[in-house]
Amino acid sequence: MAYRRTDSVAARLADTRRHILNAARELVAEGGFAAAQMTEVAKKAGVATGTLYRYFPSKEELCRQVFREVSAREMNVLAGIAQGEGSAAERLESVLRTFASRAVRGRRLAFALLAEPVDVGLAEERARFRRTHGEIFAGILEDGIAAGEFPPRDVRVAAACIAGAIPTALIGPLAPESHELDEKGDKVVDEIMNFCLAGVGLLRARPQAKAEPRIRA
Amino acid sequence: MAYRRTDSVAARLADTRRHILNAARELVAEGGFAAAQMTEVAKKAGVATGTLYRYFPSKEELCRQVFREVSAREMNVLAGIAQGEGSAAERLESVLRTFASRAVRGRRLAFALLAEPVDVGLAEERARFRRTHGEIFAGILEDGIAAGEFPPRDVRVAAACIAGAIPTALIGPLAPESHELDEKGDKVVDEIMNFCLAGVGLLRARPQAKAEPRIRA
DNA sequence: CGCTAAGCTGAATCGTAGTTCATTCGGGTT
DNA sequence: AACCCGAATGAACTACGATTCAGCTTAGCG
Repeated sequence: MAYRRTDSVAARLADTRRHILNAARELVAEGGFAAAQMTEVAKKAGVATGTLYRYFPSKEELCRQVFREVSAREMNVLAGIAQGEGSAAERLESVLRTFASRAVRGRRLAFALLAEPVDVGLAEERARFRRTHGEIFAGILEDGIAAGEFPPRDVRVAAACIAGAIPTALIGPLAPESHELDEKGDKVVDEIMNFCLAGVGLLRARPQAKAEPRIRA
Repeated sequence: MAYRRTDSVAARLADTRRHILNAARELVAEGGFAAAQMTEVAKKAGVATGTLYRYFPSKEELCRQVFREVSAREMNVLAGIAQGEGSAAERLESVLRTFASRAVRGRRLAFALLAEPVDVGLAEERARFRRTHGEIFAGILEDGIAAGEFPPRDVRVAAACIAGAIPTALIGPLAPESHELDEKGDKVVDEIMNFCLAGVGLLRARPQAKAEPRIRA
């Protein structure tokens, strides 16, 4: 009988694959995608360089995979809120605050996802990430317009504006060296929300909502 | 007597420098910074590769110089409007429209300045560019707040939001392949302005201002 | 227990631009 | 005219990290 891939081997393979992805993710979280060199990833994962190529066809694919995993986590959190309960205005507010405050916490990783100089392959992945953000925002805006909570407008453009405004406003402070957000983080997040909510025609009654952002895994 | 650099030689040197910068700028305008390879620049400028290094210490410096020249032109246009006459609201509106519509026209170059994947050196230059944008917006916002035209707020954050919202909203459409803006350009620009102006608490009476953007230089 | 296929290793290789430098060129000086 | 010096040349060099692959180890099978 021919050679057969037993369960235990399959499990080990899957395990190694995870190790590799985890190692890469950790390197990215520490030093951005620039730090995710194949040799380093291999070292951190405890395998040889060549082994990486038994699991991923190229560095680009490996990095894309890491990007997707990390960004998917973020988007799921936001999508969960977007599809949750509450008025469109409440959900929008929650999504914005969550987006921004998670970025502030996971500083380095957020910087890698949103602003670090990367090559074209990852830039493509990043564009997809932004587009998905936009879709989440756009969905809420549509709800809000349908419900008469916001004035009608082109939700695609407004959503893209939000998707651009938040990272950019955070970036200076988001840059790995900066510690500005350690103190002023909440204030900045609040100002960004003021801008974005006003941008879609929603004026917050209280200039600063005290509610903690809802953060889930 | 020692060798002396005559005027005619100095003129020729300056001329070559310009040729090089122009060649590089043209390549960037055609194919982004990715197309600005030293060999290509030299070919286009009509000099040898080595000659480039008599005028610029490295590719990075050459590219930075190009970036600065191109972006300086844009910023001067905006700064001119910002320091011109009119209420803060009028100037803000004019600056935003000018920024966006110039980007739409100079599609490829705008993409190179704002969104093309570039290496760290140019990313730094780009950050400076964005910061300067922010300062221009912030100046107008401060005027407007002082004059009671807009509600008070943290102008730095609002300015950064604007500086991020405009490019991001244009980017999908700004990507070199996309021709979406050929038709919908004005509409998109208008929607972006709605968002940004509302974001700083300024609601436009007429949803679509018909005035042509002031474009100089 | 051999025997084979699958998986792993990591030093060597490769590819790609950016950069250098020995040489040639041409205007400036005596 | 003879000589000098800075400018220009472009083929060769280099740096750098991704990728490969010949040899080695381990797991399945009779």
